[in-house]
Amino acid sequence: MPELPEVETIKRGLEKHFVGCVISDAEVLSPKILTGDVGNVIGTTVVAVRRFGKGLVIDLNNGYSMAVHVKMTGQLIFKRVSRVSGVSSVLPKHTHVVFELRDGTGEDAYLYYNDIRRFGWIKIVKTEDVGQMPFFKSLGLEPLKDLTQKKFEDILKLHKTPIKTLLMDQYKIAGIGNIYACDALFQAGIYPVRSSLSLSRQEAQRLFIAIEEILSKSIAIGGASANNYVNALGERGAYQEHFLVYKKEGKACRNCNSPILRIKTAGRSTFFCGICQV
DNA sequence: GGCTTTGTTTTATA
DNA sequence: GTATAAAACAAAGC
Repeated sequence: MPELPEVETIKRGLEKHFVGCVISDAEVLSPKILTGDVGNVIGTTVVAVRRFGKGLVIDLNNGYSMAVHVKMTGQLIFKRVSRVSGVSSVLPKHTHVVFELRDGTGEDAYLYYNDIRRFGWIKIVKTEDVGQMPFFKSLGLEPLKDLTQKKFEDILKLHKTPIKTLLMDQYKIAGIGNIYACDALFQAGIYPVRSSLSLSRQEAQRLFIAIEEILSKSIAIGGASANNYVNALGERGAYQEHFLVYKKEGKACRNCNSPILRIKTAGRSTFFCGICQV
């Protein structure tokens, strides 16, 4: 379930360790996950890592990029290990792509793409074409960059869909998933099923601030590892220890002690306090 | 072995 | 025609 803070954490890890590496070889164990010509990455140097919503773009020095979406259970893991022959013989069960790297330190390294459910993807495309890909093309505003309180209010006014559904709509605002939608609505004291245009200016303001604060806080502590999320070095984050309502069904609300409830909105589990969120 | 998981994509409906 | 809801989809774990 990596959302914006988790993907941002992966991005920062890759910037630190993966950028500058030469990709000396690549082994694709699950062809359905990696599309495009893998030959276009071999021999190139990684020059940049960019994040758009929950998506990552790894730019190479030959005009090509790898666009990556980890969906629910994907992991990108950088590891320095002794060079071994027959890479695939020693890999964990759910590794689907292996990049062999020369990182200039004289040591050898690999970047692994692991994915238990195999919902994620890696697409090798020309850098200039990334913006035309369906996922990246119509992404909404970045909560911590482009989104301002004014723009947020404008978006809310345009739609009557439940506010939680709107927050999770990647084409309106990019990067928020179930965890941060639930927790931000709790912090703002807003009932998740409320129509977005029914929010008062004060409520919209509280929600905007809650989104900014919660996303920033989670990034600062490495994201949420409620499931199998780990960063680019395989380390867990800590935000799961700070969940306000997410996955807290039946637990006492931190404000009023009444039990946290769980309902389904747009087919997704939604956690909230029936007293504090109106 | 059916149910659950969830972000994205596609289809159906109002 | 457009906005929104619902269903489908990917695959594995329990």
